[in-house]
Amino acid sequence: MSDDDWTPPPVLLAVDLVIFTLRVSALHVLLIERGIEPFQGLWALPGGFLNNDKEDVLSAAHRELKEEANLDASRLHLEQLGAYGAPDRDPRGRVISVAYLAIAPGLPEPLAGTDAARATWTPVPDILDGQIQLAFDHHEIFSDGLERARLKLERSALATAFCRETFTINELQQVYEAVWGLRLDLRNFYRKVQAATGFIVPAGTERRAGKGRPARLFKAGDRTTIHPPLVRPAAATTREENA
Amino acid sequence: MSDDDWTPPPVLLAVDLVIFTLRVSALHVLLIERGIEPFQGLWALPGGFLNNDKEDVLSAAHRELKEEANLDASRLHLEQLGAYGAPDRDPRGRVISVAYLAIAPGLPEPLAGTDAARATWTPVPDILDGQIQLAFDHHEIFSDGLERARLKLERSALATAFCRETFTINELQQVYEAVWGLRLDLRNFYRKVQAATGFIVPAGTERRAGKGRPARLFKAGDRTTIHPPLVRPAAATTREENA
DNA sequence: TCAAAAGTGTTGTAACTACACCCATGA
DNA sequence: TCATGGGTGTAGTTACAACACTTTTGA
Repeated sequence: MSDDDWTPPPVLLAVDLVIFTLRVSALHVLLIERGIEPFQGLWALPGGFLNNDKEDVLSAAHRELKEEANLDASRLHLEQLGAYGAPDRDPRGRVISVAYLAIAPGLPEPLAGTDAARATWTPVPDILDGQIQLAFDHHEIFSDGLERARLKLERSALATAFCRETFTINELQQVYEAVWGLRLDLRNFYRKVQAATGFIVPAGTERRAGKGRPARLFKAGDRTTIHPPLVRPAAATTREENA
Repeated sequence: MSDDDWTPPPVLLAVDLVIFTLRVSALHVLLIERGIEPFQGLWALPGGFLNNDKEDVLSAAHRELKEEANLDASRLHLEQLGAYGAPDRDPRGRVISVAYLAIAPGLPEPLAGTDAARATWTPVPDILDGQIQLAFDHHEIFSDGLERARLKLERSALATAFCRETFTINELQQVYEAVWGLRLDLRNFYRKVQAATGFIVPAGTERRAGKGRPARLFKAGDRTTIHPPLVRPAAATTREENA
């Protein structure tokens, strides 16, 4: 670092969150409707400024997660996406945003009791179609978050973060299908996911869902990386280019 | 974002660079010896503060690249690693650093004419062995940069950024061996690298290097992602755990 | 006993590892 | 003609996609 007498210019630091969840087998992201300028009326990712100059950036992400989505750190994946620092990204001044990717299990009523009443789970395809305009550079942050999630499903146990304590293999497959945006062969999926040692372990019990044979229940294993990886078929990228 | 009357605390924004290159077939990273406190006498990654509040963060990375390593943007890979924002990471105050990963081809005299006379290309194994202490949280940033480079060699054409305009397949293999820290079978490497369409294209000419049959020269192709990927053998992680 | 959902077996193929082998050059 | 580095051929194996098939439940 330079060590002159010259003083570097201060900037404001914000944290933005790309929070994904699965609702009725479809991928959703949490968006907040902006009540004031700039970008009033548009949708934005949840986030906020650093509380004080002693607050850790990761702690600020956890705090916003609690304030805006009523989500606790337990049973939840949180990782940094990167910093977004174009000089004109916020018309109010020089704001650098550190973006985080969060994955939450589907919740019955995700926003009850939250003071962020304007928060809404939004289907990801609606954003990819261009139906929904995002404020600031949040479309870029959202896209980066989606791509990161898609990549990490291949080699990490991230998918279990979308599920509750116990889950069936079919529920896990729905995670992959929703995030990757394509259909998978359930029979091959069964074997691949069980061949990846430490990814999921049997919970011993079963779940009956009305019709058909009951499904075995599993819980997340202790491994965070899985081998062999669940490689995303080439069709995924093709479909992405059409969108 | 919160929109109260309350004003968020300003922070200082720095940029740090993990610059890798290959020198005599070994992976090196650029380090600077700190002349003043804090951490005087220790080694640190090159970097510096934002010049003014209109400077783009990526532009600041390019500027530091020029100032500290005399490297231009052409024929050079530069990507963001992420933000490092622990409250106590810099004893002088609240500094958030945005780290970048840069890959440069091996240069004959990389630092001639630079005002950063204390800059030195340091062998990566020396840092992994713990022989060299880094200032601030720069060891963490360095490790993240190395892991990112190792990962990206598998599925992207990043390796060509270590090479000059034209290169032999053997030179390209030395890149993989140096970054991954292991030996590869040259015969299988030849075919894998040529089977990945668009990764490298023949330059038409040959290079004679004293003894033996002359090697065909190649240049970087137009594809940034390669298929099938060059998967890193499992031995890589095993060896990493020993280090 | 039929529909529906869960789960298993099999076959052909792509891509890999490991290794033997041939080619072109300078000394 | 030999050492040296460049490059190709082949066999056994792993991991996979694409299917047909069996099992267990509720109605």
